[in-house]
Amino acid sequence: MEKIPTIKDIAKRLKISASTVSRALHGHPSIGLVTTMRVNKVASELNYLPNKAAVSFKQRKTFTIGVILPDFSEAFFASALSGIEDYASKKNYNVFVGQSLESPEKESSILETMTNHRLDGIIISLSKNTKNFEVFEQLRKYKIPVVFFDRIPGIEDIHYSACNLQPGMLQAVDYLIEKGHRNIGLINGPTQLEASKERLDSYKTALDKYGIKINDDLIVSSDLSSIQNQYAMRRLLSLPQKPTAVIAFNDYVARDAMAVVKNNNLIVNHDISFISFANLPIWSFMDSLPLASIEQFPKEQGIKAAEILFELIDSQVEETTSAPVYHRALFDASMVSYRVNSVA
Amino acid sequence: MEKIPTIKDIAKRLKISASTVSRALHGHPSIGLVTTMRVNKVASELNYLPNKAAVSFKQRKTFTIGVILPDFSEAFFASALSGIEDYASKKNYNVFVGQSLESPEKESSILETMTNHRLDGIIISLSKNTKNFEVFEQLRKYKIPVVFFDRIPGIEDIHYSACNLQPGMLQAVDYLIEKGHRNIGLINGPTQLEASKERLDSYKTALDKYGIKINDDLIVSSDLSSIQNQYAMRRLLSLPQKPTAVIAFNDYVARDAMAVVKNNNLIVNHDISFISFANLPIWSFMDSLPLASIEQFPKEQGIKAAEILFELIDSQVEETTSAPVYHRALFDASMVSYRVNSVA
DNA sequence: TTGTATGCGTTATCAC
DNA sequence: GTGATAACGCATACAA
Repeated sequence: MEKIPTIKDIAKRLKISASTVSRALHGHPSIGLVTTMRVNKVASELNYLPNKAAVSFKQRKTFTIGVILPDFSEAFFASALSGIEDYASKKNYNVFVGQSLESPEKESSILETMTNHRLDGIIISLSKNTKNFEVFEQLRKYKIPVVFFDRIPGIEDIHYSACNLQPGMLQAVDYLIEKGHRNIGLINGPTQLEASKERLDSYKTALDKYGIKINDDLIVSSDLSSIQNQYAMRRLLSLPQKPTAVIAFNDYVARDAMAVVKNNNLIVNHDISFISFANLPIWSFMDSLPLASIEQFPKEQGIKAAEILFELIDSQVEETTSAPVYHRALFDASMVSYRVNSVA
Repeated sequence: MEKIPTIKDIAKRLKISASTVSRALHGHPSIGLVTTMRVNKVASELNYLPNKAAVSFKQRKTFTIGVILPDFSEAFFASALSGIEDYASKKNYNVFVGQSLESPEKESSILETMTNHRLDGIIISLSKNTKNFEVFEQLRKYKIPVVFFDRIPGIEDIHYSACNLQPGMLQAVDYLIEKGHRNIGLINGPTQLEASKERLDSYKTALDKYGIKINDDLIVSSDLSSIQNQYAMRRLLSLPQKPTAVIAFNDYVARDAMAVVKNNNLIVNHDISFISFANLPIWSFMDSLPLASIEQFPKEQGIKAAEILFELIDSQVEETTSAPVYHRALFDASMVSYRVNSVA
């Protein structure tokens, strides 16, 4: 029965004190070269590994950040997580994760666990239905900085990394107008979602810019379930003034809407053109794509969130009494158009 | 400057001992009901949250598992991670993550960090080039159980959750044979990869079963880069006896190979049919798909890995001296065929 | 039913 | 240069 070695074991073997071992292991200058070398030798002989659980406890610092996302299996969040992990590991930080699966209860329970663990910081993308922000008060008390990512709350005084949809939306409308479209529909997400509000705003602003009057019938929303996505498209098709182009909340919505269009014997991107906010890794040579996507750069956005978080973590030490600065990173979404397919 | 409350603070406020508080907080039966209630009341007044860093340290148990995967942004691994996290959270465990990004060095550094943190268990999908298994010896010494996932080492005495490709491959070849194919190519991954060996084996076994002689020219491999994927396909096209069907290592390979076929003015799934091992979330209505996919069920496979890991963690307490049992979960891959597209 | 004492592994503050 | 000692927050064996 092998015992897990500690600095004490090393100390005993060398008949020196534990503190000397600790210092030697950290290359402390006050320790003699010989001692340092002997300590390191014994350490590797014993396969000594420092107990980070003990260190975290002692230092009140875990060198770990938490990442809470709705669903890791969604391409958008998966990329983000990948970017965040990569950045954190370069900073020699570890990553703790949690999936809210769109449940506010699970979300706050994860937040509490992360607080319990005294993580050094948290990046979170809110669940769709989060309304209660009490938990975040806790975090402030425990001095755990939080950076919101993509799905940000409608609150002032927060740090976030998100995407400014306006530029992409302008490009998209620009593109559609140039192709002669005037009836441009919008299939949006749930109205209470910040992302939906943004899309709607940018849609209105863009149409405004081109002097097109907003037709409320052309704006429909869905809870993002497949059924409602399809129902939303059917409502648009039932209008006396059918849209000739549709901007979809995301690729999943576009997929469902395009399916409806096909089922109605209309031709995608011919009878009705599609542009969507990109979520999926799209194969550039596929035939049934939206005409274009509005790209949001999840990985870059995630990395930016990590950058902000580490800025907060690093600056926290100084503990200035001056007014806090809120970091806000806004990417410009931009449109990427695909090869236009001639569908026979 | 608010101080973070500890059990001592609660104890002081109530003029009782810290141990009483500790026990009350855990609902220990020996503590009187009144005391317990008073303690809980003060705890919530102070917004007390137990310091898990301290608990982990004290209990030598972190209630945290580690998950190491090559790349979170790949759909296959993303699904797996999602499944694992979901399972772990239901067991009230936390999840620590690391991405090897196919670097054996980063992989073993992550493993070391996880050992330092004294995680309760680890699920790992090996990087492509991992050859050194010393780190895993460390883990044994530190009594951290390991479950290999999908990319498993060619070693005995391990626990794993993986996928048995044979059934899916048989179905695929079956399907192709029935459609009249006899020249079936295989674009495989790097030869040293276990996954490649498996695919090759199952390919040979399947052809054997149908009495088709193996033609080594029809078997090419790629390092899974886009360029080599394409190059592999070109080699197949340059054969005097071109294949009429190709089985691809995964969807990415299929994508690149199909692109080559298109560029040569051949028609996908008409001149050359494709079947691939599924990695991507495929839109069921897209036009340029492989004919069929061999499904590997990443989420279910991940959950199975988690199940095994928790079995190990739970049984570890008993610490029997009997011979260890190695848990091996093998899913049967199975073929899913898509709508056959008539490409004009 | 509750309190006291101890220790988990490490680092930091003193001494020498 | 090095050693002794305390402390981090909590849980538990032992006392009372």
